[in-house]
Amino acid sequence: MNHNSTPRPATARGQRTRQRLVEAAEAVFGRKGFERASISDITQQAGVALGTFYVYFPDKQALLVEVVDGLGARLRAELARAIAGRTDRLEVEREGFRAFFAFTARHRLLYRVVRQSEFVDEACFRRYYRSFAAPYARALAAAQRSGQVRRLDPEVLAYALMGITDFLGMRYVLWGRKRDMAAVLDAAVELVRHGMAAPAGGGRPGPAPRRARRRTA
Amino acid sequence: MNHNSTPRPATARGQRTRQRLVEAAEAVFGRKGFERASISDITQQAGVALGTFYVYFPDKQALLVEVVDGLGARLRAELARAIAGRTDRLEVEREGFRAFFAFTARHRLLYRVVRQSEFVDEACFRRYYRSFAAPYARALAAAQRSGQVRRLDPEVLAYALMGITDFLGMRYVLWGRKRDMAAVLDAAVELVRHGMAAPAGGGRPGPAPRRARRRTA
DNA sequence: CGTGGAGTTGAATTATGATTCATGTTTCAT
DNA sequence: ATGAAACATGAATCATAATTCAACTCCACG
Repeated sequence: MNHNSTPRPATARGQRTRQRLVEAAEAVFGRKGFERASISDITQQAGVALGTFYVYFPDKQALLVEVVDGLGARLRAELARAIAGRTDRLEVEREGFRAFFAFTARHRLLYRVVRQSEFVDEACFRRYYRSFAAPYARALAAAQRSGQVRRLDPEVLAYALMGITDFLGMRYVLWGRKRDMAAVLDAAVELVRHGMAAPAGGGRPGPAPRRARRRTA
Repeated sequence: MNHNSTPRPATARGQRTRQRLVEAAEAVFGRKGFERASISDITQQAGVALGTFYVYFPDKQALLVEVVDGLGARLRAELARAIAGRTDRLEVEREGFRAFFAFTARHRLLYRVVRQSEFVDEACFRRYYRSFAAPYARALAAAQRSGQVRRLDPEVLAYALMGITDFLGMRYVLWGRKRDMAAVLDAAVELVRHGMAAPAGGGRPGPAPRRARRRTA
């Protein structure tokens, strides 16, 4: 599970300093990007001396990996909390989407930091997505067995759903202020539930796209 | 449309050299990543001297922007060709997906290069996706007016569909050798068409996920 | 064939930032 | 209390690579 080489700090002080560095890195990597963020930027942000960095990490790369793994773990925990107790799979999807958008809004840097990892440590980057996809696919397979979900390859379904949330989060949480997320959420859920083929029966001018009602993510 | 400052070369020789640099950059950025690719790497790959670079580009960034814009233009052209003449919107989606996967397979660097741009010139990065989303949304809106497509916000729909293809391309074209793309394509199209809710009627054990038949993208 | 503008060259300059390390300071088990 | 281990420091070292530029080559045109 541990992907860097330096041992954990032995004292409470060490723990604290190390933690500061991780948090500083999250901010600095998010703001300036991995390559443009200097170790010195990070130590300054953390309020420690330059040399201190090398007490805890062998290099910048190890720190990025730690940050990405950490973000993944936090997001997974938040998603788990959001869907806890629900049994209706489409409700789970909705709440999962909502929680993801909320997390993204709270950690705008998430995307940038995770995406950076692709060019720094591709294994870490893939691990990040796999760590979501694997349990996601298992849950979808279970929902298929219980007859709630159409029988499509669960892994394909998982990546497709992750793609939807990733892109909608990027467009509407990161980029756009304009639109309210509730409307986006509704549209995404409807697409995921029924697909984009027009409903049978009625042909031409249907009602305008439905507007939001729920609270914002 | 032109996002760099240096003027176009005046002679055929200049055109050729410039083009070599662009092609070299595509390969080198894809292989090493933007930041780790040195100008010298690029000029070597192009078979020209270091100083020549600055005749055609003010800096590395301008070259990346050119490469990304170029990739976008080529992919758009390829997609347009793939769907030309079709009127059934869901056939268009299928052929669009297929063409995207094929392009990705042929230019494995696409993802890496485009994603790099997020940290180098965010405007370029957004422009890339918008340049697909805008016409996509317009086409979807038209298909809604003609009663082929469910009335969901067209832009949301466009980004959701792009997210699906992006993630499936990443997972199954870039990462996985295992699975054949035809099966992935079928599953994606079925999801997009009907959604993931289990079909009405039948309850529990449906048939296993359908296998592929079509040619690989 | 000679001239000028376009193109090419690569050594030299310069800036940046990663990494080391010898020297202090703090912590904590005994 | 106390000494060794852990931690913190930042100036100095070292490597890399962006950018400049003065000299050179190419070639279309007269």
